[in-house]
Amino acid sequence: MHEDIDIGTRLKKLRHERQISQRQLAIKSKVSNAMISLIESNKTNPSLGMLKKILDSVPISISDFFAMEIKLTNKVVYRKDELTEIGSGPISYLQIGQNLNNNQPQMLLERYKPGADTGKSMLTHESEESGLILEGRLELTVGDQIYYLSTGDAYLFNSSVPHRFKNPGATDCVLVSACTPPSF
Amino acid sequence: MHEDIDIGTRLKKLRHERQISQRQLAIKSKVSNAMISLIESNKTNPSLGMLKKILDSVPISISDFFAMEIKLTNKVVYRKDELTEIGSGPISYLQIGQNLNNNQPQMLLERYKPGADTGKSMLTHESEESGLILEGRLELTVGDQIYYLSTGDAYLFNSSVPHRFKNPGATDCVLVSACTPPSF
DNA sequence: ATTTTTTGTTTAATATATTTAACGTTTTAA
DNA sequence: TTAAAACGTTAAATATATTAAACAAAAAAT
Repeated sequence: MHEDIDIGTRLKKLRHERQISQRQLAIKSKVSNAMISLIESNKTNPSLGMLKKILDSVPISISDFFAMEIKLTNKVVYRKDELTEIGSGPISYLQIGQNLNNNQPQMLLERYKPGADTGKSMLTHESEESGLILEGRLELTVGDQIYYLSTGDAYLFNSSVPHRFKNPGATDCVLVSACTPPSF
Repeated sequence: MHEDIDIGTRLKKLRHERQISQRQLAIKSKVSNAMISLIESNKTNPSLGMLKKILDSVPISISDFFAMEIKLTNKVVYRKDELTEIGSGPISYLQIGQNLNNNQPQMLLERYKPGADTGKSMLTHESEESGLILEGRLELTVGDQIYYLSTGDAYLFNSSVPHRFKNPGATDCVLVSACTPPSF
């Protein structure tokens, strides 16, 4: 049922990244070096105050500490024709990168054909999303509000509020969006 | 120096959102109800194992628990002339939204004049950033690699790796970027 | 109106996190 | 080649988190 977390290797990894010894970290954070050792070998179940004292001295937030992922890919640039096609049809999405982590922004180059929409049922997910209109016009529904955006306009909202996108114009609507964490 | 965190009201807020009592939560998470009470009134400094047991039963991740914020603004659409100007000069940034939280993507419409760069010292911060070139050309340095991007190309990398941007062309370079969490 | 539950809080008992001080190894200096 | 310093680990002392059991107050049930 309840699996306990391996904060030991997390902390050790963080410490190695910053290239400091257990004792140096202990001094900075004003805890005993023994504690650092015990935590890193998962021989104790540290209190939050303890963890916070240590992470504050790094510094790194608790949230970021637990969101920390083991990064592997070293790919940086995605050429025009290397963007990941997610959907085709009336709405097409081109995504920057693949298999995104929760701490990465999901950037999409979106193209809505005239009249295209995301469906009559509203979308809901646990993210924050933002976008900027590059071409055409967009009808954006967030909660019980309907907005009309033109080229250059932008939006930013919490995706847990039901929302919906539509191209109400006669020409294609092109926009760039970012969603954190990725929604699909 | 080291300020301790108020996990008490955090947990109480979470519990009230889910509309369950201390004892119900205690049973679900198999800890004593006294413990829930003590934590919520900040009368104890719980261990991570303890917190994890409780949050697992909700369920919510530790990272999300600490990223949890009190939502206030209801502004959704930012008109073309409402984007927040961050810098002017050789590089100008227009940001979508203001006072961003850590769980929001920081979207920027960036314009580099010919020859403009982010300075000779490399940038480093704890984020993930991504971008798409709209006009012109961009020279991107990440670690010891230099990339040249043209209109339509994109990038995605971890910002803790030293990096640098430059417009090597004779015309303006315009791009849209997203950074999570916001870098400034 | 009076039980009967359910709420959140507190106290004493006990289990365990944390520190201090030592250990053996490896690295750096002389 | 030895001395000195820094590394991570461990044992016993002590400080504190956690529990079980009782508490009073409010809500629900009869």
